[in-house]
Amino acid sequence: MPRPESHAGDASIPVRDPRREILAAASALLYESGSEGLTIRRLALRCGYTAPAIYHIFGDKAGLLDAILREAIDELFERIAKVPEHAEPRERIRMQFRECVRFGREHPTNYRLIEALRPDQVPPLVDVEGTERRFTAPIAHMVSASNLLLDPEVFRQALWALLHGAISLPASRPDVEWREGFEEVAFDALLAGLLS
Amino acid sequence: MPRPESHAGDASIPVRDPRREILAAASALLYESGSEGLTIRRLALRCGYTAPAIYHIFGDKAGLLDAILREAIDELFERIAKVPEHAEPRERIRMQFRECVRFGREHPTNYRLIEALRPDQVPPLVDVEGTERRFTAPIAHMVSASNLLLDPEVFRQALWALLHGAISLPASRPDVEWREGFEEVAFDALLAGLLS
DNA sequence: ACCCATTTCTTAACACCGTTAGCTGTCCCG
DNA sequence: CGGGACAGCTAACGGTGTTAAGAAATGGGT
Repeated sequence: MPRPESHAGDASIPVRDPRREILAAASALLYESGSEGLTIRRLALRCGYTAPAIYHIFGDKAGLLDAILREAIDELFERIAKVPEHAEPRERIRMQFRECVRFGREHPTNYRLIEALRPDQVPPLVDVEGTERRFTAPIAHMVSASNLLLDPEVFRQALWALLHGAISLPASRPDVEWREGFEEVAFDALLAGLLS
Repeated sequence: MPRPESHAGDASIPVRDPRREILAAASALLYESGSEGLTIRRLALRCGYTAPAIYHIFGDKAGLLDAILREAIDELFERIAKVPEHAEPRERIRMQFRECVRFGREHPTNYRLIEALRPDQVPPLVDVEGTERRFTAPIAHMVSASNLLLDPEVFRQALWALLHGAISLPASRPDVEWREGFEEVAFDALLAGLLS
């Protein structure tokens, strides 16, 4: 019922999709003035609606952020899905890592948004099945192929922590001169160290 | 009359140090109800002063957080200073890493506070000279001893990213079951990988 | 002892925030 | 034509950081 736009052949009128308009304005606002700049009232002013209209659609500010983050995460997963499946596990993981870092660097605000949320408000963004197939499985594969007594979950958490740090630390400390590609060096070293 | 017995003869009586009282109340509040719970008015109510009094002392909310973080950082540096100087560089770095992680786990709120700040408000907390002596120098020592063409700064940033991730990721995602000691495994692996 | 200047703290207000109640219009369906 | 569902608005509430302006205490200097 809340989606009446698909009822007829609409050729003449573009049916003003408020949800999309608001999300677009929110992203623009977020990009321009950071997460502090995204306020319901400013957003309302920007997109031509009023605050209660936004509440009518997203229910909550958390709901709005949730929607924004979902869009971003979808884009990230699309990119990750594009890395070729047939490479050897180690190379695949490396390319996925690289894609994640690149994404985080391009959208630092979105990334910081997650930190800004209260822990209990973090939406369950993770496409569980996709994560399983694209990350956990290759890791398990590498671990079992290396004949080591290493818990694959520890392996995953180690990579995750490095990934998170490599994205969020430069994002929150732009005053430091971060060496170009330091995260690749770190990734390779961590991987090599874990598998040795 | 909120100050009835101020000039009574006892010169040895500790003359109500408001700055310290406020900071103590702020830490308590922060510990009890997280960074969202720390609001100027609540803090004022808690410590018996009023909001403008706090402003008079700390100038700003950022100034207040700055003071809190400085206290925490001081404690951390005290702990780091306690790790013995005479061990070999690798072991020393490992123990310092461990101390940092332990500290971050004990004070997750303080750590998240840094993330919550706007990047341009991050205070220059780092005791430059101490950091130089305790972190950069051992790293440079290890790198040069290993005959590798590795930029010590890249080395440092790699460790820093892992450290940051190992602290802040579990802090912002308590829903995940983090493996006990995964960060030590990651640290050893990263170090081994970098030096090989 | 007095008086004045400085410091310290309070009351009152401002602008903004997220959020909600209550109303108005507009459209579809009977 | 009428009625209900719904999108959207105006107005307001409580809470936030912050500041202006004044009162109370304090500390010299004469």
